[in-house]
Amino acid sequence: MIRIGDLYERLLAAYGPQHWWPAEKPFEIMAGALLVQRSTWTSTEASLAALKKRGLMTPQAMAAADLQAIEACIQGSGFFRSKAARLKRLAKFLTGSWSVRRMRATPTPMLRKTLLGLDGVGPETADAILLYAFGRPAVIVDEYLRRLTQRLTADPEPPTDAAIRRWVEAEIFDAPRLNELHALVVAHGKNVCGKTPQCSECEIRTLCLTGKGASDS
DNA sequence: CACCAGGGTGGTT
DNA sequence: AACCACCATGGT
Repeated sequence: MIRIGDLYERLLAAYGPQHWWPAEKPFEIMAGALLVQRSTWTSTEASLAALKKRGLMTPQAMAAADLQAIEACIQGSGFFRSKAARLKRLAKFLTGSWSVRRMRATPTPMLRKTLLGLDGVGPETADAILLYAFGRPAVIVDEYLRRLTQRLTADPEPPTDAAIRRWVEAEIFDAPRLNELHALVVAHGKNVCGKTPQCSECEIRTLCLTGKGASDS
């Protein structure tokens, strides 16, 4: 099994820096994290722009807005009704006892639990928010990373998310590289043929591997 | 026209 | 715990 440090370097060499979410405000990033679920970044960006144009890109404004006004802004994104409701609930949450400032001051494990308690925030979205909105060192285990690790290992049994997380954390534990890694994994995942979990030819070619991620155990 | 996109939730076995 | 339908629009 190739080491994650090596893989990171090869991905970076193959695709270059992706610069995801460089420096937007936390609330906008949180909104984006909800909107992009099972959708595309193109539609997400349009929805975010529409929300911003309507002046809804703050917890206070969005919490006070009509649900339909939010829906109208994000209609281009999939699942817009569910997402509008979730956005408004998030906004309300952030105007109550919690706030972006309080989140910023909350230790990562506690913050992660808090995020997971929100409607529409599962493990992946929680980690994405931790990493991209608050700069915390979080490993984002998404479907692309699962497929990738499964293709690189000889074990026919797919690795658990916990195992994948440990594998990454062993060598990559700082937010900037975790940020870049996730973006690179997505870029690579879109590039290779994602259909067949067994096919590793795309990795071998793109990442200059010699075979199956090769050797050791 | 079928399939998928930077998932999560609620219900059923 | 594993599986499933569902959410819904836009792009290829």
